[in-house]
Amino acid sequence: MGAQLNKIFDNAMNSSLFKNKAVLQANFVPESIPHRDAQVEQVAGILVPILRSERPSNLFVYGKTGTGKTLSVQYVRQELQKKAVELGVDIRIEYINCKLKKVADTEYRILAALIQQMGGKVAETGLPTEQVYSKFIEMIDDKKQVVIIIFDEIDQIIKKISDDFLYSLTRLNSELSKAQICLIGISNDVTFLENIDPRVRSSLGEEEIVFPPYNALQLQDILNERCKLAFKDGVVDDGVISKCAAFAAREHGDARRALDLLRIAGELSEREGSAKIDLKYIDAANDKIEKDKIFDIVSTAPKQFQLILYSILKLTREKKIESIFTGDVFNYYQDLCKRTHNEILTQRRISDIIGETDMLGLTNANVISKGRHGRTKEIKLAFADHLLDKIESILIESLGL
DNA sequence: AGGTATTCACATGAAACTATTCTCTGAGTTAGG
DNA sequence: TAACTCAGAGAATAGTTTCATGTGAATACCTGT
Repeated sequence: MGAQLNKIFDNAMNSSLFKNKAVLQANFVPESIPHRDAQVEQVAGILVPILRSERPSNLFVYGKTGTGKTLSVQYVRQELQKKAVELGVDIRIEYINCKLKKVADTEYRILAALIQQMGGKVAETGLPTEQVYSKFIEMIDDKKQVVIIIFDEIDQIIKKISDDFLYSLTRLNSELSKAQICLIGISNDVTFLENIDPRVRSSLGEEEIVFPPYNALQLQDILNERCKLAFKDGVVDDGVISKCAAFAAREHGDARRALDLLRIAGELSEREGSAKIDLKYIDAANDKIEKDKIFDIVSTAPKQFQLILYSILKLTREKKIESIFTGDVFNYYQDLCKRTHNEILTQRRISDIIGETDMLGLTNANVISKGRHGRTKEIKLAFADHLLDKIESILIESLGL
């Protein structure tokens, strides 16, 4: 009996296609970054003065998601730190991801996170902003040093807070007597710089580096490299890699997406006991990614949001009539709320929520004018038909209908 | 027929309000010396 | 006496309401032929 079980376990172990799955996960930092030599060099070139304890120029990095921005910057950071230890120079490079909600979506949460990372005592906040600032200054300014702060997804804080925050940071240098700080902003919104205070723009954008999207061939290289580490030999065909690359290239050359595809295709193959990764699993993986994304959004959305989405969904199904307008949704929604004893929000808010569904890609809502019959949004569901049932049941369950 | 004015049904903005969540403070409590 | 807990206070946030203003084009209304 025990032997038999063991056999099963052994089989399970052996049938694994993976050598090291972590290689395909998002936070893996490889030893080399293919096709990003130029960018890495630029970044390094700009930051290198820190090794002489001089303040590097502020740097602004942008490019679409999955173009290796974060990776390259992190890589340079690591190398700089190694080198600094070697040379006995004291440097500090802090990294903050502004996208992680818990970490930072407030001026002082960011500062608090920074302070904490630098070994300061935990969130110190009485009269918020002011005090945290002085605490922060105090911490940095205790000795002569250059501190580099990396803000990943920096556009997020600007959206959440205002650009005052960045302005105060850039101005902070004048308040520091011994230390100096240098800011690095990473953003995937290229238009982001255009919408911020010119003063901030000029100081943050002292240097700029653009990360272009990878093309399909480059993606293949990247995938190939990771495959060697991630999978056992002979598991992955060339065809598989080029297909993953092609899929991701279509999505603005997103390497992260390509790696996800590969990993999930691997997992699917493995689950089905296949000895190789078959092309068909890539399509399945692609579906799965899309699906998971949508399901996740839908199931974690706030109640009112779900109510609206449910209303749109129901209207789409019941009415075979061409298009749905804001007013229709609002009416259905009101009934729905009455039936289910939910609070009814104003039309103003509903309008905004519909806008949100559009932003998240769940619907397409376009403002159209029906002439004499007013202006409104024309709303259509944006996901594939075969997901409708599943989404409906998610909503029904989550709303307790 | 061709031009102009209206008008609808919301969109879009700004400001104010509300409930809830954080964090800190300081009083009161507890335990150890 | 130091450490610890816990209620209350002040501030921040997210979500929403209220008030105000904007808007594209189908239609109603002219106008002169």
